[in-house]
Amino acid sequence: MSSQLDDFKELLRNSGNSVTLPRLAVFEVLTKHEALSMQELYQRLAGQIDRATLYRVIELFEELEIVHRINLGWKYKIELAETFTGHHHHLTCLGCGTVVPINESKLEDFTKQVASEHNFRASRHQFEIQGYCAKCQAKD
Amino acid sequence: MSSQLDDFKELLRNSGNSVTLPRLAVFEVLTKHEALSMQELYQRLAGQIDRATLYRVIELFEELEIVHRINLGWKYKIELAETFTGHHHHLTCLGCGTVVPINESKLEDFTKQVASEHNFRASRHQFEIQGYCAKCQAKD
DNA sequence: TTACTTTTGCAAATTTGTCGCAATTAATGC
DNA sequence: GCATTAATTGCGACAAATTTGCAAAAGTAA
Repeated sequence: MSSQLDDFKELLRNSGNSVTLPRLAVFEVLTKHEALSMQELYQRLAGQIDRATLYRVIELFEELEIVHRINLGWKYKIELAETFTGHHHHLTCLGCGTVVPINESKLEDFTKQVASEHNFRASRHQFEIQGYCAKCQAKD
Repeated sequence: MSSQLDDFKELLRNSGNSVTLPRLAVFEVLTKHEALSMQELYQRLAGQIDRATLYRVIELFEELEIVHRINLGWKYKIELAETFTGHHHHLTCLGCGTVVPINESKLEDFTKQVASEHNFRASRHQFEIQGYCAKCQAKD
């Protein structure tokens, strides 16, 4: 049986990349959290790796589709990609910041259809709903 | 009959904000373009206003929902909000940055349904497709 | 026009993301 | 294991993007 960690290492090796300490560290932090900003990620790594390295690692992880960026207004956060988490879209609470993953396969077909109507080749899509969770609604 | 410009001025006044030259200038530029980055916006304003002011104006416009940001991977662009343009989503080209608005009412119902399933009160949603436009596909 | 409040421009500080390069670490063949 | 080779890292310097304090200028209301 193969663990997520093994899948990750294999993915690196198969693409001609080394399995290094910084890469393992970043991956480990990501498996423990829903979605993190660069800031948060850097802080969680607590001096284990350099900031420039973090950016380079995330850049590589994106190419290999190990992670994705999700956008929240000005900012973005990093999270593990579908291969590792199995979901795609999000409901985010404007009150407390909670991110709830949602899985909506209907959107896949929808995306393809819209893209082809405009002669685009869609390589990714993003669907985000922002609002207030039950708890935050209760506070009002 | 009220113009977009009048609506805009009223919106500012009703919220206790002044109608100033910089604000008018930014609004005018935005009415003339689909979606602009801060860079582009600043350049279009050609020295009419300071960079810091631009950021402050955009911040205010966002609060008043005069504009919103649309996300393109790492980056974002500014565009007039639904009140002024009619609610829409986007197809963005990862090659050249072109933004094509799409209007998909199906998503409204969809959003409501998903939100209620999770006991969320949805206040806004965002649907973005990223890919390559016909021109950029041809370049490969 | 005056008196009062808000907004702006400027300059400086932060924050965020990049780059080149020498030192270090991982992978490979023995 | 050990040496060789290639990939990766950390560091310091940059560059770009965004924020802040404050005095001067512009907008508002009477």
